[in-house]
Amino acid sequence: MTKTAMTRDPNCPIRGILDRIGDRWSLLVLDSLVDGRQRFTEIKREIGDISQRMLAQTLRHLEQDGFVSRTVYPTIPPRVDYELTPLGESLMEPVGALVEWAAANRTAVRTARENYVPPPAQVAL
Amino acid sequence: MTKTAMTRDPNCPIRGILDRIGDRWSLLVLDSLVDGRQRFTEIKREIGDISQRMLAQTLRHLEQDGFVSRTVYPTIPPRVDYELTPLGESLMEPVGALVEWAAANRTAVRTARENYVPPPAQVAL
DNA sequence: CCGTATCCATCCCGATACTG
DNA sequence: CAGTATCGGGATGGATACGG
Repeated sequence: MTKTAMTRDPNCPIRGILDRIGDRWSLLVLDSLVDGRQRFTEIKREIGDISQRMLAQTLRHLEQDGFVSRTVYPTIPPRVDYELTPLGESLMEPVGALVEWAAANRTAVRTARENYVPPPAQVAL
Repeated sequence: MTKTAMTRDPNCPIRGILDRIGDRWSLLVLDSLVDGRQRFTEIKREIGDISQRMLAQTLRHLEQDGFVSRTVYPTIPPRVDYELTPLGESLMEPVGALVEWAAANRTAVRTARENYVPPPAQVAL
């Protein structure tokens, strides 16, 4: 491959997108929506170790970016469904490729980490 | 696409990889190496707003994961070259696809962000 | 030139408590 | 059920100074 479209500009819109999905929970939440719409508690149960606070916050961000849509049913008790938008679905293609790469190469990375020896502070001349 | 290989396990090796490249600088550093080997100062100048401290730390992590190799020339002044390994080059394929997605869809995301209205705290029944 | 060490501000995120 | 409000510890990262 060749040089990507990233720039040094801290306001680079591409970095703005990668920063969002690069946080602790976004990919997990998106992944749990790949098989179809889910309600708040279902997502939370599936991920397991996410707090209510972070799930709500993550969903707001994904909604704001246009990756997820939110549907409220005014019932008692309330019910809220979340679902990937077409934009979100299209995002999951390259994301899926990256995750598959990580799965396929996890052994190589683990081996590299185990065998790594930090460089000496300075080179003897 | 279908469900990815991510798990809820916080020690999931796939998340271990994504967490690393999802930090503030790793992708930028990798990107500056796709065109060939570079020395420390060249990378720093190309990225611009990265501190010496964070560049050194990021390079250590990428080295530890096996994505980047480090070559020291025992000269005065010292010279250190960094280069993508085959593993690092292969990583840049899915990463590049993701970056290209971000570039192609940046307008859609920006529009979504601008038009977003946060949901009301509660639904009136 | 290529780092490391230290200090410090900030942000992220978990825990907890509370509400419609 | 589906959130919001608040607090606090830990991680992240910038600035600076220093060293081989």
